[in-house]
Amino acid sequence: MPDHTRPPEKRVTIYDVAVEADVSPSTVSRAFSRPSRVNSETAERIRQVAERLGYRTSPLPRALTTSRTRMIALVIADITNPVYAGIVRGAQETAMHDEYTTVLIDAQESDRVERAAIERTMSTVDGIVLASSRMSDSAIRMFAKQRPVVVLNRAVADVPCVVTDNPRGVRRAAEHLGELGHDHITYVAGPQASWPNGIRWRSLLEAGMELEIKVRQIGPFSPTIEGGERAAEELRARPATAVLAFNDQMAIGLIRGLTRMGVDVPGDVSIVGFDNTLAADIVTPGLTTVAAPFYAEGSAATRHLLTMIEGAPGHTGRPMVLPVRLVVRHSTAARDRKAGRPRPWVRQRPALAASLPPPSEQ
Amino acid sequence: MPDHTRPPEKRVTIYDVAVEADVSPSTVSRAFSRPSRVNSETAERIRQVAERLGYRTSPLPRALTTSRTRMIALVIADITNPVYAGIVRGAQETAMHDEYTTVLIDAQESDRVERAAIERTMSTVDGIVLASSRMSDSAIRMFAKQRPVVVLNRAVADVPCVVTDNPRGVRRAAEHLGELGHDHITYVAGPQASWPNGIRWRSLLEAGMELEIKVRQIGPFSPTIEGGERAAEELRARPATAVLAFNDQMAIGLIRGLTRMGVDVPGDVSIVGFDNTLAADIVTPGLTTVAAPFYAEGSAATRHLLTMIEGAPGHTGRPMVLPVRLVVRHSTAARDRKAGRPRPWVRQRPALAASLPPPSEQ
DNA sequence: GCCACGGCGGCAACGGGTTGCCATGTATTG
DNA sequence: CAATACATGGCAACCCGTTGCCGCCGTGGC
Repeated sequence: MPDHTRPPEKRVTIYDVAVEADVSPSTVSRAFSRPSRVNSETAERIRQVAERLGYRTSPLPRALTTSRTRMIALVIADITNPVYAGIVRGAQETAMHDEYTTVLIDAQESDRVERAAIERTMSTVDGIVLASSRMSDSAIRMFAKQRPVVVLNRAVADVPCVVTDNPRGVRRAAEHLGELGHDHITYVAGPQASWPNGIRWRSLLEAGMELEIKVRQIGPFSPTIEGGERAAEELRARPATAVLAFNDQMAIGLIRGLTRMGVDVPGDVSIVGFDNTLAADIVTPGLTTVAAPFYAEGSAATRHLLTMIEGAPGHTGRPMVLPVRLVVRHSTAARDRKAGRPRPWVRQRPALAASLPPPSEQ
Repeated sequence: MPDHTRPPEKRVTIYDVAVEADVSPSTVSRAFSRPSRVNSETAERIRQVAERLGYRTSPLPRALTTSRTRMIALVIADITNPVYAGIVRGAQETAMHDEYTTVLIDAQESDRVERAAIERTMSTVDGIVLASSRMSDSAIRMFAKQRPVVVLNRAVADVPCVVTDNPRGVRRAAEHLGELGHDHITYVAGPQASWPNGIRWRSLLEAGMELEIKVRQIGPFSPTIEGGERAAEELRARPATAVLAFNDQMAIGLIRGLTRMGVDVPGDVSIVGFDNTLAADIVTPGLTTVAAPFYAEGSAATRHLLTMIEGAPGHTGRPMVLPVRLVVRHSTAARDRKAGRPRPWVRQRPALAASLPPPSEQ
């Protein structure tokens, strides 16, 4: 080994390379940012010197003049919600493919935190993807005036949006339940403020009309397992044979709550969730649910944002809509016409229920 | 409203504020970065003008001179693994508290991707948290020479590390199984290259010695539900009454696989997982597992990194160790002394097994 | 042989804060 | 009252890559 033993004390700059390659700093700069502008032999020599010295062009000073950092921000409502894993990865990979870096901001379900974080980050990024933003439409529009913004899972006028096909997902769920003989669906609502919650309920109303299925709503509940368990208690008062839950977490809570009180899923009650998170496949019985294309959501939103950053107008007309599909597992079954008459195993339940876990650690 | 109707055309700079407040740019700069260095009345006036003009100091040019961006990178092995949600949030909140921004990098389980992403990001961040890095020790040390680095969930000589108390977690699991009458524990190994996998097995060897429990290892398997299902098949050849799995995912796969072949958990086999992910509480039966303090991991690693960035030496002696605890649910039970003699419900299983979900979507 | 043109490289200004150093004015001290 | 110390603000250089513009030189056209 030569005298490379000690790592370079200071960062290597274009000036160091310039001296070593016997050209001016501007030529070094051009060798990297506009290779066509410099003689190919010179460029090659410069590249070799740079390699030898370990030079890497730094995005910071570059951003000073170009005002492009090649970073984008991805804001998500709650990182503990598994829903976002796919979105993040989709965004990340798309950004990385175009040599953009992703800054992740977890809004912790707080409109205040979200806002503060964005304000601190905005000047450093070239654009922002807002996934399930908790901010007001007007706040979002304000940010959108200063930087390219794409909104995910929500429709905001005058801002480019990407959403999943909620109406179609609800429709498919309703059809599925209808085919199983259910003529009444109860919607277990999530947070009032959630945009998807609103559109899912409205879509169910509409689907109910067309399919001649009666619908009603209970809630709102917190979009968590606990929220679902609470909903289960409320269902006790006014039983249902078919339930569509706002999301998988709540659906799982429903299964738990109902099972604990001796109600069989899907024998007595069919349950459909929303999202197709990993947990939907783990719970017993496996949860029938409307699958959202998380990866595609993150990817599409990011791609759209990148084209806007490159100068495209960013169409603010109708939101881009991504397809969903119904994943049928084992939480839905044909309606039991003799519902109400306890079947043998129902009597066994109380004993089993007693052995079920207490309100759960974690 | 005054004439604020149009948003400012260009970014507001200290120069704009300086003109408006009738001071020099340097004074404006100091009013924000060294308030003690300027008369408090002047500072207040500057602050008000800045507020009125909507000025925000930009980290980019600041970084040019200070070489501090107030950004840190958090590198995780696989964002789809729920284990990282807590870590990310812990890191994020700690960083945010000190007004640092977090750049998330998902290595997608690839040492190559990880490396490339870090190289592109390194010059932009003040430090790096490597959570479950897939890179070689020497690669990590190389990065650690250029920027402050804290490694999470892995011990690397000469680099500050934060790990969980794997030996103690394994020990508690072994004790628990021992108390239930098990005198033999099978370890279902995860990826050979995983640092925690190695230490968990060694810890089990040690605990087995002290507690007079025999241990053996099968695997390695992929650290996923599928991996666990495969392990279940292998267990058929050489049955066990107590199993410690590398992580929750594998433990869940084991439960599934065993249940499907008519083996009762925990009646015939007790299973303990590692991590206490949300899924451990959702699966049936609830999974007994060693809980890791994810949030604390992310938080501790980040806090350590921040003190290093502020100039602290970063103790590279023994890794910082975080406590774990055993969460007992329903996948472990007293050993059935008459194991091998089928009990009534075992005969029922085949029918039930047939109705179980196929190899699972998702 | 003269002019036009294109290729290539350098000069210098720029972007937006930061900071060492100095100048001024005021307060403190002997 | 002179001398010194301190508080405060300005000047100008600096961080490092980018880019408009100009100049030099070689080539080709007429």
